Amino acid sequence: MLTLQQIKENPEYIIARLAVKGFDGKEAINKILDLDTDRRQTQLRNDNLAADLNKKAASIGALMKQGKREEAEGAKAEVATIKEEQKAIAARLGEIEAEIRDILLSVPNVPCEMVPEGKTAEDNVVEKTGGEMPNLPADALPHWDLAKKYNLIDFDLGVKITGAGFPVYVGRGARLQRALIDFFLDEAAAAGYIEIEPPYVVNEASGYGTGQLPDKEGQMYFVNEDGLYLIPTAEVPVTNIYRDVILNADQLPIKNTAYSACFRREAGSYGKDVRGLNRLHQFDKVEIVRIEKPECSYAALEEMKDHVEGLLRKLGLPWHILRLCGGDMSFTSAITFDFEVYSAAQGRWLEVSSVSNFETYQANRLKCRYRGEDKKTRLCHTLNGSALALPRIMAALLENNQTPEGIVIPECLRKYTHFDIID
RNA sequence: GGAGAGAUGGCGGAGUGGUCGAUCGCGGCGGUCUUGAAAACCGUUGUACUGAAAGGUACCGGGGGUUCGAAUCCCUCUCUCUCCGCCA
Repeated sequence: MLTLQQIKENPEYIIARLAVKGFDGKEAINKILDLDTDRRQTQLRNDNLAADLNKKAASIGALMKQGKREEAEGAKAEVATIKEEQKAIAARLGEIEAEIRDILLSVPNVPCEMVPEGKTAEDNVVEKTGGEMPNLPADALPHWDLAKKYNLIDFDLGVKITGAGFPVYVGRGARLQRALIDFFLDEAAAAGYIEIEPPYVVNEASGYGTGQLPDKEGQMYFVNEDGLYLIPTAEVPVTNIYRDVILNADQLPIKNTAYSACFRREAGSYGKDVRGLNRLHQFDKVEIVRIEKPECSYAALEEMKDHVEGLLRKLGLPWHILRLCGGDMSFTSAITFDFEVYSAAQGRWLEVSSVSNFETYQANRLKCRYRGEDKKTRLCHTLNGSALALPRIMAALLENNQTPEGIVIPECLRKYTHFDIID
């Protein structure tokens, strides 16, 4: 969430930038400003009364020690009325604070200067393109047919043991998955990211920390018996490592990577979007997470983009980078770049990575801070990106690399798969 | 699953109703000494809100209660640990 300080410093700017996200923040921001004035006054009164009570209590203690019972009793009676007043004001203060917090939670992150205006995915800006478009014959097969033909992925079996959206990878299909995971992790390690193997279920506090809760509750699988959530991405457990933490400036930047299975309910999805590997309830992903000093976060973002681009280049897939417009960005992001690969047999672009800078928005909720040279604590900037999500990479690889002889494995994966071609 | 113990500052660990935001030790920071370091000694050392500042307020797992006054008493929730059982 935004900090009160950010809002107080420049409310007009925030309102103007929120409009880029299609969010009318005028009412909320003004309300927050009003409530804040109210809060300060109320707190002052509360604190003064509390100070008075503390003093009186101390003096009663002193009287008791001196054995001046009667005087003490008199003072007690005096305290009662002040206490009542203080109680009412403290309650009012609590209400105001809760109201401010509720409104703050409802205000999305402010898109940074580089974010283009726009309402839908149509308005995203293609920033960069690379890779060769494959020349497939007319009878090229979509990945779900290829998966069946070469016995790589069994979707029906997944339906049998769990349900739709839970594919079963078999034989060389499973091996290829593992090769991709290894490849991505090794590349991240080479780029200086420390590998983390996180829990796949998290508690409520972690859900709040990264912003899945309270509003995106329905997106996560919930283990009712234990009050735990299945992670929708490794971002959740990994970023929450730094919840309620004050880092030293020399610990920054923090660069973590994690492989995890990801679980998403994806309620309401249907049709061609969910065919085959296009959208799953369980999928594999390697995530990169960074905690940065504010002045370094945009350079870090560029580095992350380059890293993801490098992966796609090595895989030899046609790709492009989209700079998301305000309306297509997530609630918590200050700027997001999506990476898409072209899935040739389906004839469509598939999102395989999303790289974002959250600036202090996430850190504020997480209370992830660092101590600068001046000993003051400041909020960190948090960033994350997929590097990469597997299923759509798998889909594109199968489709784009199909030949009459079989599916050709990209060079960079061969040392992991131990086979060059799936035939 | 059964039984028990516990949750205090970066860590360890005191504190069972009144100058306790909290003894002490370790660690950290600053200094003395030293060519430098170590050792020793001295000082310092949480977070947040509020205030121009001085200061004030809150926080001893969370929430509630008793009391003039709670880290300390009561209720409740959560979590952790130990032993037994089961088990990858």
